[in-house]
Amino acid sequence: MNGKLRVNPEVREHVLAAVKELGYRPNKVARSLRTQASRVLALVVSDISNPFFGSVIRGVEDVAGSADYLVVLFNSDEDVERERRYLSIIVAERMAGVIISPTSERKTDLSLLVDNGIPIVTVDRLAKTSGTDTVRSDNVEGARLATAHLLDQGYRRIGYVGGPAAATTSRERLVGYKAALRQARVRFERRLLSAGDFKEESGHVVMTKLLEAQPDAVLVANHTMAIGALRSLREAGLRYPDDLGFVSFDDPPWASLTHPSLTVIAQRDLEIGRQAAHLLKQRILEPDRPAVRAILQPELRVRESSLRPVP
Amino acid sequence: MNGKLRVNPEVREHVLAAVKELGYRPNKVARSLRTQASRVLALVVSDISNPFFGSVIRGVEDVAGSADYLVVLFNSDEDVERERRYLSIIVAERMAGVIISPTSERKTDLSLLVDNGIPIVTVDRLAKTSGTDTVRSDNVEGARLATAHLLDQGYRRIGYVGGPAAATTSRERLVGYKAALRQARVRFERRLLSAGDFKEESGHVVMTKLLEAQPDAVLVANHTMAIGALRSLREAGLRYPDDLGFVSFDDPPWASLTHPSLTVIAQRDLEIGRQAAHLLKQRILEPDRPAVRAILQPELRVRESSLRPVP
DNA sequence: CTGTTAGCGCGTTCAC
DNA sequence: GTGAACGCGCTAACAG
Repeated sequence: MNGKLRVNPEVREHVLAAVKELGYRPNKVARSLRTQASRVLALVVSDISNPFFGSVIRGVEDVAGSADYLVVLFNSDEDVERERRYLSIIVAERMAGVIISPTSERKTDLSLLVDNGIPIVTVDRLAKTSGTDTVRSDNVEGARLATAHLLDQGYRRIGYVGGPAAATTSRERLVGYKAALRQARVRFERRLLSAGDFKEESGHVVMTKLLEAQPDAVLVANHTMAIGALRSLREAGLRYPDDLGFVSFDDPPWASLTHPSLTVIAQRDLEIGRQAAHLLKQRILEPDRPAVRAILQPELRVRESSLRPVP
Repeated sequence: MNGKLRVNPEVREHVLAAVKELGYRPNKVARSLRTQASRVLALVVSDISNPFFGSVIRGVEDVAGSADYLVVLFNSDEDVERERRYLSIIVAERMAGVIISPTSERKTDLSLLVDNGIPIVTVDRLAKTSGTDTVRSDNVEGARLATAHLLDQGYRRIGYVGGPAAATTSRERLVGYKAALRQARVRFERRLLSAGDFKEESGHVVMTKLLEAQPDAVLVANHTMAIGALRSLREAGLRYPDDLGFVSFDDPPWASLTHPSLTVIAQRDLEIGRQAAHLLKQRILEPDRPAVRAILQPELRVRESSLRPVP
């Protein structure tokens, strides 16, 4: 049946007929128990409602599916505790491998997986566990591009709405932001810096607070917070780009459809998912291969929200 | 260890210490095989990138998680073949139950699940398999509300961008659309009707085609197609609500943030997910309980895109 | 090339 | 109250 052994054609015929007759379906639970292996990959993302991860998921499913792996999805929701529970489940279910965007570089504990020999690929972010394959964007460059573009437009008091310091993306994007300011010899001001938790509500709270420092532009570190931030601007009666230049990470389909349309840093999300799945497949076959750290270049897409009107 | 049997306290102590010492983790694969049961629920959605399903997922996870069920997610992407493969996997993995938004009322074949005694709840849509629990919106009423609102604003040539006829939501929403026209004694015109496949690209194609019939307003049957439709309007240089009134199903966070903001039919998505998970839990406990068909009322949220300027 | 058998790690049952 | 033996459904290793 599994097409491996050489069998007498007529026997094979007979068996296949019986399979159809009885509606026999192999029990994969039993198979997994016996072979000590499974065709199930876990994909743990930190925010399923962020279209960035939506595309990553699609990329993973594309290549995993065509390699006959089943992808099961977990949504950690930026919650270390939830994430921990999921990792525990993954071990208990003896899944074949894990692709994860770790909630926290320090707190996310992948040692459970490592100890049980489960292959890991991190996406979007790094984890302290060294030696895992990684696929992510060049976040420093992304933030630098965005900030330089705003400076170029003549904005001078550029705010930064970052994510939790525990996520490597937050910190790297902050580095890029600072680098651009330094390059342009614009003074860095601590008051223009703020940190949320990558979720919509915090984008709203943090942006509202940031407005007190009177920025003339803002860079938001992910899409989900950008929505909260836009809500805050609307409540304050501020219009972009007139009152405030606006750039954010991630490029959902509607960003180009609104008036004014949104300038964004687009990541190669689909490709990140694809490469992650490829790396995981390889790592499963060849556990001792040296770790790969892939870095993809993000792209600045200039639209209306960052085009400063000439005074 | 499972806290069932009455054991000598000191023995228990000793065992628990050993568990910690050795880092022992029960093998759920073996447990499933032995007990012929699992704590895994499958959730098969037809479009993971639609924020409507994002909320449904969250609702399911909320109640399933607190009942110690693990939710694994499948994205059928409106593809009957993919869906079929997933259902086959669910049977092979002997999962405890399934929540599904069936791609097609006729073609989606749930009999495989029924034959294997796997409990089913359908969400958002119906399947031909009778006797399953169901949670969905009152689609007829939703479309009727939207259309009546547009008529009320003075729009007369209202187009309808529907989904595939195979999905019950498409057909029900069409019924509501027609009902509103009839109530207002506005003549129904076949040219103003069109059907996509619920995906973004088809929203774009179908809307572009529909414009030839010169509608003065349009109702789009889901969010994903609405994005494609908006892109089409932008390309045609049409503005809403000035040139065209615009209403669509589903209410993602950004609908209220754009200029002009979008009038929508909001479904009680989170609640749909919650109730579905509740019903599935109950059905697992009590397989012969009569089927429940829950219907939740959607809500018209009037914003700028449908407010016809007085001539 | 074919039929038989052991055992994966659990939960359950039956002696003790 | 405790321990040993059995079997869930499958694959791999073996003997015929």
